[in-house]
Amino acid sequence: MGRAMIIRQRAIQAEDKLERHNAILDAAERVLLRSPELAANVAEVAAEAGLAKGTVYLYFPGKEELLLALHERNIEAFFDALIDRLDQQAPVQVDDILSYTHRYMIDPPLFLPMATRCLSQMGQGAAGANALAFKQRMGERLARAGAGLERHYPDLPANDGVVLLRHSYALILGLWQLSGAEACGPVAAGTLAEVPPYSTSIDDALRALWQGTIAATSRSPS
Amino acid sequence: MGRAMIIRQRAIQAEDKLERHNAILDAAERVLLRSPELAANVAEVAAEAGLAKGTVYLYFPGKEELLLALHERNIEAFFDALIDRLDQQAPVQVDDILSYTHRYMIDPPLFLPMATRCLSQMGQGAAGANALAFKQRMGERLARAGAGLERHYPDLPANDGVVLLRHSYALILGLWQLSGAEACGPVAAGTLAEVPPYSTSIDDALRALWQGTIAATSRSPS
Amino acid sequence: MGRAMIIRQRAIQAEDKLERHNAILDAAERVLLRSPELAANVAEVAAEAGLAKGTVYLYFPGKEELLLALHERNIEAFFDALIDRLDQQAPVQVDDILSYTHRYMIDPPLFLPMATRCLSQMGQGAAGANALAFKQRMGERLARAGAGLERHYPDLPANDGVVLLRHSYALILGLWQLSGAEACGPVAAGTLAEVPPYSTSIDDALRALWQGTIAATSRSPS
Amino acid sequence: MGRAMIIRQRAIQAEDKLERHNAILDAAERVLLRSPELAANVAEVAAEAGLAKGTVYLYFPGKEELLLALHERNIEAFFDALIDRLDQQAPVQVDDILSYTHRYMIDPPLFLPMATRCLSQMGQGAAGANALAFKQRMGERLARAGAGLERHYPDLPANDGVVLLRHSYALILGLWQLSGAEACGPVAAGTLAEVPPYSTSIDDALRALWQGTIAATSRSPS
DNA sequence: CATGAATGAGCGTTCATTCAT
DNA sequence: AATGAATGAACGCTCATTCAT
Repeated sequence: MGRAMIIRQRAIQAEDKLERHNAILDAAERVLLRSPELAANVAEVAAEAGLAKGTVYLYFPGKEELLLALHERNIEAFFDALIDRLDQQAPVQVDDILSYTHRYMIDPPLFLPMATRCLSQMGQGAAGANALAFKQRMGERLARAGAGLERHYPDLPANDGVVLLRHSYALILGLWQLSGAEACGPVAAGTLAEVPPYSTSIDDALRALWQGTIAATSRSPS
Repeated sequence: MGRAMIIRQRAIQAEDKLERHNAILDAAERVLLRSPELAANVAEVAAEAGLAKGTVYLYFPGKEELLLALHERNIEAFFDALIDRLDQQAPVQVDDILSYTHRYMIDPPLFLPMATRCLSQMGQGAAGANALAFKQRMGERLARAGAGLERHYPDLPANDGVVLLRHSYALILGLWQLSGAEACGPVAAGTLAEVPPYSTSIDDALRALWQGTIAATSRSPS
Repeated sequence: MGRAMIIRQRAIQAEDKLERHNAILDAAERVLLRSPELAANVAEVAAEAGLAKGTVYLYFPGKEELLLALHERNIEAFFDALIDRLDQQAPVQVDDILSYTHRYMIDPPLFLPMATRCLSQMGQGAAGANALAFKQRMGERLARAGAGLERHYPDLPANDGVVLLRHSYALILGLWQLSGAEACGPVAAGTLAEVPPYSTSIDDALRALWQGTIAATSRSPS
Repeated sequence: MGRAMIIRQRAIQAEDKLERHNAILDAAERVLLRSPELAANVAEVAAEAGLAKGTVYLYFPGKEELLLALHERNIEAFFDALIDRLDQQAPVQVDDILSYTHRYMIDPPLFLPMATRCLSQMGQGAAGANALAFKQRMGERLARAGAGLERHYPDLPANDGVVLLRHSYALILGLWQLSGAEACGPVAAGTLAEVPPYSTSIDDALRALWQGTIAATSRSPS
């Protein structure tokens, strides 16, 4: 202590490096948020972090990786909270899941846009080694969360916890995109004006998905 | 006949213009399909259509709008088929919907990628007037399809046909993105290797969503 | 005439295009000459030519090709003059060759530096298609000049005209590099101060090379 | 012995410093050789030498100087061998010179490329003090070799030994550049295909140059 | 002496769009 | 209507060098 939050001019200790790593991610987040199209170029991120452009490249192999790391940090936060909750005994209701979803994915303005962006990137065969590792890590978390889910819903066949989470994520993601597009301007009255807002819609949709999934599995064995 | 497929040097008649309009969309589709990253630049599209770059701008306000128009053409095909089917008396099963979904959205290699792309674009407050009109038109079709659905599923409360279709589309879209990213490289065994392929996954997910939606609504009034 | 040297705003005719092509080369030459290290970046060349950066790329595939084209223009001038002279009846003395060499290669401040630069580039397996074509064209001119030389020096065995020219060029090039390095600063008296200036040295060297070559061949048959 | 090849952690003795100096040059050579374009950046050289980047700068003022030092080491080897031979009584034939040339300059893959590179550098008014010293040292060796040559060829006027060596070096250098460029890709048959390979060409050229030089001088006094 | 974190200048290229012809 | 020449903004990345530790 004494320095704590102060990053020395040079990050020599591994601890300081990690701090700087995160400082860059923070800067990227701020820049992204500030930009209307959620765009960020490396120069701006560096400036926001109070660093030179080249320094960013000491901490990230490239721009894409930086963005992916930022997204991963956000995903981690979600999964950590979720897994933590699933590890507890208290029964988990759909609403609990919804709550986490809102807090970590829907309410933060960057989560879903970053998700789409990173997913597109990876879908185009991008950054091999790096993307692989990312997927690996996400896969592990997903598996743990899925297992936790199955513990709370014994009717779910093995592996269906993961599947349900995947489907849920997909639904959230897709619905966000649709909503984003719809929100881009006012639609003449009488057509789609009645579409419920994303926030409500997503809850209904997820409830339906979960109900359909759990009902189906709990009934089929009978 | 006599000219049929021959496009005049100059499109003077409205009919000729439409033909050229479509020829450009066809060209764009071919270019997109040919490119591994589904990228297309205006020059290439123009060349593929046998036109000069500037000419493309006589038919479309810009590149985004061209791409949006292409996507709309694909969406139209889907909706036309779906609405047509819903207008018939024969009962509509979930599998019927799945069938249309596969034929028009999942199997064609351009539909989903274009959807994500256009949606992102619109989500960023793009091309005002044009996007508005697009949404308007899509809204109308969606409303008709939703109404048709409600006709076949009387338990669905008013407006829930549209909602179910939206949710379904979101699910398809989101799942496609997840699948695309997952497919970008082999993941070490034992983690996500068991994830079912997109094609299977999407069917299960949609069935669950539909079942959850319809069961919920049909029960709630009771 | 009437416009002659005036390049319209847009070069539509092939003739105008050629003019602009050359105008860009001229600009590049000026920029190169102005820079102490004979460096030129595309932006500067474009500005000097009164064009936008992108326009340069309408006339040249890239920077390297532009530079190569500039060099080729200079080589052409040399070869055209030389071949023209060799095609005449009047006997060609070594001094005639020296004269051409001075006028086209040694005196112009850009010829030799550009030569080294382009040669290095090509030596590193650069710009395939383009470099090939360049070599092809140079090869043809060289062959014609070599043949002309053999006509004037009947004792030269077939093909030795080309060889002698190659050797001469190499000597000029190498000597220029040595001289350039030596000239980069004053050397303490008493060591190499007595080295004759490039201009003299090159003449002596070439005379020796030619004499050695021609004497050898004219004697060997005897 | 006992430590011999082991370089202390810290080079304190002058002897250790020299060792490290050479170790860096060795590393640079290895890196250069390994790279297809004969490029080397300081970081890589340092790593190859098992040192930190900054340490390299304790032994060399900069990258250029490092490269120059490496080149000088190679030149030294050549001159040492040559001067040693010239100091002996046994008559020196052109072929002897050729032999040294091949062994020290032509066969090693780094000599000529480094020569061009260093010469260009110096030709552009680079690194004053350092380049000066380099030239000084080279001048001395050249003077000694030139004098040795004059001893074996008494007909050579004073100073012409140096001149002949300079010319020879120029010829070798220039021819190597031409050859390098020519080798960068196949030329269509019938044009330059008959160009002899560098190795042969250089021998012929040097013989012609020497013959022309020596014949001229031996005859002129008569 | 040694380290390696930080710096920041430098640059070629693409491509959507415009507009003179 | 059609053309295609011209535009110019936008940007990631490398790497020699410095200097705090």
